[in-house]
Amino acid sequence: MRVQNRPLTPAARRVLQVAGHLFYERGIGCVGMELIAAEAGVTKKTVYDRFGSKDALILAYLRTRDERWRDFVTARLAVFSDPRERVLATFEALEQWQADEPRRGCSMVNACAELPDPSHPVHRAAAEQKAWLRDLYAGLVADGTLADQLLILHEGAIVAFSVGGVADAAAKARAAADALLPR
Amino acid sequence: MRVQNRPLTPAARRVLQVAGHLFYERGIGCVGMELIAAEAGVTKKTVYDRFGSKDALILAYLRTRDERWRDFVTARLAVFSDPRERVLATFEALEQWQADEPRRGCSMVNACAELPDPSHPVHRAAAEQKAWLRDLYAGLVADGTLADQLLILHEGAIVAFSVGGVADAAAKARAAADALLPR
DNA sequence: CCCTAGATATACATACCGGTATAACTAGCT
DNA sequence: AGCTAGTTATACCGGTATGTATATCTAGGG
Repeated sequence: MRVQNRPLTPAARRVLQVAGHLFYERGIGCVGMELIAAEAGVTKKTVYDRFGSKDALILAYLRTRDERWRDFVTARLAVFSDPRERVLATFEALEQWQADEPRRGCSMVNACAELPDPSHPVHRAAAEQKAWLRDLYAGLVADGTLADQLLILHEGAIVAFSVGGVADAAAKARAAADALLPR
Repeated sequence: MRVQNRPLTPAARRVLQVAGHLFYERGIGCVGMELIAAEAGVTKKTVYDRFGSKDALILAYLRTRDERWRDFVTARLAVFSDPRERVLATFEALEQWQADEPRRGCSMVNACAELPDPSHPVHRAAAEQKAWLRDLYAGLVADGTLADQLLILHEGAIVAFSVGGVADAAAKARAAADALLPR
């Protein structure tokens, strides 16, 4: 699997942006390379010259989306210094994130569902994202079990919102976290 | 979309059982009708004569799995009469369920990820399953927000376990539920 | 001036998938 | 005895997917 370190060409940027929308909204399996190329105003050859394979493009999509998400959370956290407020801010960030996105759940969870082979790199990427959030919590609450419980609330809010149709899931998860945190 | 009400023929039962394993472990998109027929010791014609289409077979798979899951939970709940104990028993049931299953998450969530069209019947089936659990909680705790929070913990435990690699996720969700429940 | 990287355009190879068609065999019910 | 439902066996259709091949164009840097 090729890894892209060099800066992306303009065409590659367009491909990645288009793939980001299509993969997330329609699902990885329902979007072909032909469609991505066409929507990006590019030929299939260019897509393969830049990314090498569909798997590599999928991984690039997940990594860029993950980066956007982490930056988003980090920025909303930076406003607070009190650990308790920082924890609660992650749930407010989730609420705001969900308000601007189609109700399609977690891209990492979805990708793992579509590519079930555990040796596929998307599983590593997904585990890393979840570990990042868990470690963020662990740095704020000291108690490891509590950190896991906060992660559970966070992931549960995403599923309850996107599949379960629960209104204000993130806010309710925030309230639950508030009750769990020591005072 | 055809609906099966008549009792299944022996061949149809085998098909459904095989499809259950393959769809869950390898993902719906990665399993073709040809493979299902072969593994069930049946021809493709029989599969289509019994189920009509792949979509209908997917739905039958989800419904039977859902029924198995609800029966499992209901049985573990029946031992207790105290509402608080009954709530906590749902998390113990999840823990036992996960112990006997491959770490592949929720079949409903996975199906929604693989078939993103919201008008596809799997989305209704998934929403119904989550609503069933939420209503179960709502009948035990009276407070609607708390019922939603318990659902969030439940769903979060599944994702944290299967994608996040969190050990004892169900037990930790149970402990969190225990802390949230009024005493 | 020319070489290279990035791009276009188009056709193609290969493989698989969902679904259909046809014909024949078997067991049970009437 | 004969009809029907369920089944086997096999071949096929049309569509689509990933990925490759070939040839051409363009712009920038040495």
